[in-house]
Amino acid sequence: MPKDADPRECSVADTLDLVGERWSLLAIRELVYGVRRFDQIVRNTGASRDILTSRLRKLEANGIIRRERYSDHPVRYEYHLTPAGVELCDVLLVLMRWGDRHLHPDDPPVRWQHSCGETVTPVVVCAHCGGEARRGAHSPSGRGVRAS
Amino acid sequence: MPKDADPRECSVADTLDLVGERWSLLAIRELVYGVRRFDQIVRNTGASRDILTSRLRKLEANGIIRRERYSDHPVRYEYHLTPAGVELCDVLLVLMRWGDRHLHPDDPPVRWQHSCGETVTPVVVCAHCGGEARRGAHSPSGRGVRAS
DNA sequence: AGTGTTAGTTGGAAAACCGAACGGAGGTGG
DNA sequence: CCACCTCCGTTCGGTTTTCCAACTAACACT
Repeated sequence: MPKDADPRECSVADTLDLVGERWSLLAIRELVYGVRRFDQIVRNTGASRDILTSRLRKLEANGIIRRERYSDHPVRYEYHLTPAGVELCDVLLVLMRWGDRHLHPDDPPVRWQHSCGETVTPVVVCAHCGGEARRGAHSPSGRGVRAS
Repeated sequence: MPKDADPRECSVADTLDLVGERWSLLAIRELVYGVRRFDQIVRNTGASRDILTSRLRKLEANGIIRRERYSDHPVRYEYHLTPAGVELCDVLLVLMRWGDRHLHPDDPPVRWQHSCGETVTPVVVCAHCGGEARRGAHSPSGRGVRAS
């Protein structure tokens, strides 16, 4: 039994260890937009260059992005999402959705066109039944759950 | 036209301004679990007390949580999610899902039971067509989009 | 030679963070 | 009554991060 003083075991916390700071997620956002170069990411996010460097290294070390050499002589790399990184799109979509609803209710800064023809309106559902995941989620169980 | 040096307008960035640090989201996680008291949140997240205080104040100032007095004489409050806060569950679910898949592929620390009877497996879909949101999302448009 | 682009690196100041201690208002046990 | 415990913070001192601007390196273009 874990001491009560230890933080809860939790995939949310573990994921936040990797991508839980502003600049990591905004860098990933840029990669989703197709931006590949360091300077562009700096410009589009507003991150300072040293912080961005360290975030990109960390993301790379954790298999979320990958560097690809596009120039040999000044050795230059461009950044790409790995499959695991692409899955983080979901996080961005949900954050965007919340911000659109609560901070920009009238005019979302960006709309994505979905293959169905409509503007993407991301909702989180249960893969089994298709119902809203949030509402139907009850009674957690597992190592991360504690009495009080 | 915004200068190219300005960061992109973006609801993701705006949302991260409010909840984009580790302790904010973990505090919200605790509220989702039904934890209401300061000391419990400290214990379950591992946050230091002063940081947690400042995060809770910020969340309250932004309408994500609400304090309710439960004792008058030592003036004491417990914390609750507002409706806007409840919507952030979606963010937590998606972060959990990613962490479960990539960091704990064999044994997720926590499973939530869904009303359909199965373990919740959150996926992000387009509200219009029900298709996976991430895959079908193409061609962004709006103020936050720029040429390069 | 001079200017521009790209991807960092460096240094110093500012801010955030942390653990531990403290406070104050009360409750509990003897 | 006194000692001790709980709860919710606040304060303190020190460490770690972050921020920002300037600088470098290695080339390309003109």
